[in-house]
Amino acid sequence: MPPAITRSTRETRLSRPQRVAEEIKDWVVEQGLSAGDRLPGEAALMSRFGMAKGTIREAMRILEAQGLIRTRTGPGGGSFVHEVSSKRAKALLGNYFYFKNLTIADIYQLRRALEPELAATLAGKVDAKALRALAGHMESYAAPPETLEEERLHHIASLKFHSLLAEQASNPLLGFVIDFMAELLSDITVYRRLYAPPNLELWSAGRDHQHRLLAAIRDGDTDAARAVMADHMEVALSHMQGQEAERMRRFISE
Amino acid sequence: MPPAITRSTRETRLSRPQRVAEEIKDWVVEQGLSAGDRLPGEAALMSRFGMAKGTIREAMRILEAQGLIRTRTGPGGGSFVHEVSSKRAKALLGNYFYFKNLTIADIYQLRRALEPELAATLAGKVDAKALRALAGHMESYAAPPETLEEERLHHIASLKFHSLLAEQASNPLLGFVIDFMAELLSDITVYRRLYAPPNLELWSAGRDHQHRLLAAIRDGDTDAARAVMADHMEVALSHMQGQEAERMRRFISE
DNA sequence: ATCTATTTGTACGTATGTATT
DNA sequence: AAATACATACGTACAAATAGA
Repeated sequence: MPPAITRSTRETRLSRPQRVAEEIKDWVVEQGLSAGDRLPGEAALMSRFGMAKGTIREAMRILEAQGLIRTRTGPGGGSFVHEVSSKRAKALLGNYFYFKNLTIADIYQLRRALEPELAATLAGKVDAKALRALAGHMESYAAPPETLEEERLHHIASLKFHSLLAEQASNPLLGFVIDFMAELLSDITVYRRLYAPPNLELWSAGRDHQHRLLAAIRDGDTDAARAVMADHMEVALSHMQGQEAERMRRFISE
Repeated sequence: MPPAITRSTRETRLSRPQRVAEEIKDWVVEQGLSAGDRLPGEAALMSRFGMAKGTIREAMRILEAQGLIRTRTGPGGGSFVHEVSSKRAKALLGNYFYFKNLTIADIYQLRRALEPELAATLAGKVDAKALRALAGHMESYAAPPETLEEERLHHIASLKFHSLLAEQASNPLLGFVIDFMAELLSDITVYRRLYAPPNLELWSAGRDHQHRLLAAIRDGDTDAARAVMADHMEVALSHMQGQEAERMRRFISE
């Protein structure tokens, strides 16, 4: 059975380029095209829809903005179905939350629930190569932070650790949400002064957690992985909780 | 302090309309414009960027596709900053997962972790009017399902119940994720045959859960709300688990 | 390395549509 | 009802990029 398509009661209030974009989308699904497949060229679309070049091009820009196609010039060029990248999806979703005034506490409410779950499902499922990469990444913040700037860099790297873990998730939804949150927090750290002054105790507790986490994952110890990550979240939360209700605004696109 | 902007190493490989779109975005942030504020008209942008109408229009279509602006014709018309709607955000994110072959189990892994959390934070925080609306919504599936079709409708309505709950969340991130998942599941139910044959036991268990949940929320009983929702997730999961590893594909936009 | 063919990208002038006053 | 102010759409001409001979 061909994939599902949903269209919210095909509103007639759409502009022409928007309608064209929708129709092309439908067509792609009907044809069962997938990533890499080629779409008709501008000329073909112009005659198929009976519309001028500019109109067709606006439609293509819509699809491109959604990350659904890529376009190349030259012979053999044209527009191609493109798998929406996680980067693009995160950017688009970030625009939504730009208007939402998320707080640190909001993000941590989900992290506390999801990160331990991820850790548990990862136990025994991460290959040696990825484990080495994770351990290698930890090297970048192996030395205790001495300055505010170092603390900031460590914090970002530590969040990156979670993104790398998320990449290993076999559940794409879980991986995406966790990765997205890590980026949100990373943005805060970059654009606001949302990292505490160097605190050796927290730093060593955090590293200890990550070490134990990798060990538990390597050994396939589901319960330990979950527990360590749960502890880690509590520490991280208390780390940030000084900044109560700090708000974030984010406005990106790819 | 003005909001944060991120741009991934401003790639020079962007086409003109894309660059224009990015610059307009930056400009909006710099100016501190917010929803409803007006952008310069086409003519003004043409002269500011030294580009032709078509190029500017393609840029606007990009911003529009991302849900960041709305455009109206007529006098006093033009383009206006627009808060990205949750509907649009869900559609854009849905496109990402279209390529990801999510399974029911993937979605339930997050639901089991997040729905009880939502229930807990809602306890005592939902006003009487919203509670009445939720109870009213439950009426739409008060009668036991007798046919496959009724079972399907009930299932969708039951998922809608969770979306309505999610709307009440004070945590926008939690609310969004839960709502998004409810829609994903609803799509499956609509486009595939992913609902079990009528099962009175499950139906009454589900309704019982939802009733007790509303009561716990009304009474501000955090623990009970969490526990009931946790039970409810287990039942719902077992309800769907017959359809092991069923995959979903979704491809929508607004 | 150069040319050539193909296909998208940009520019501009004009005409039409639409909503406000 | 008419005038106005704006976006929308069209058609054409030319520029730029890329692959292949």
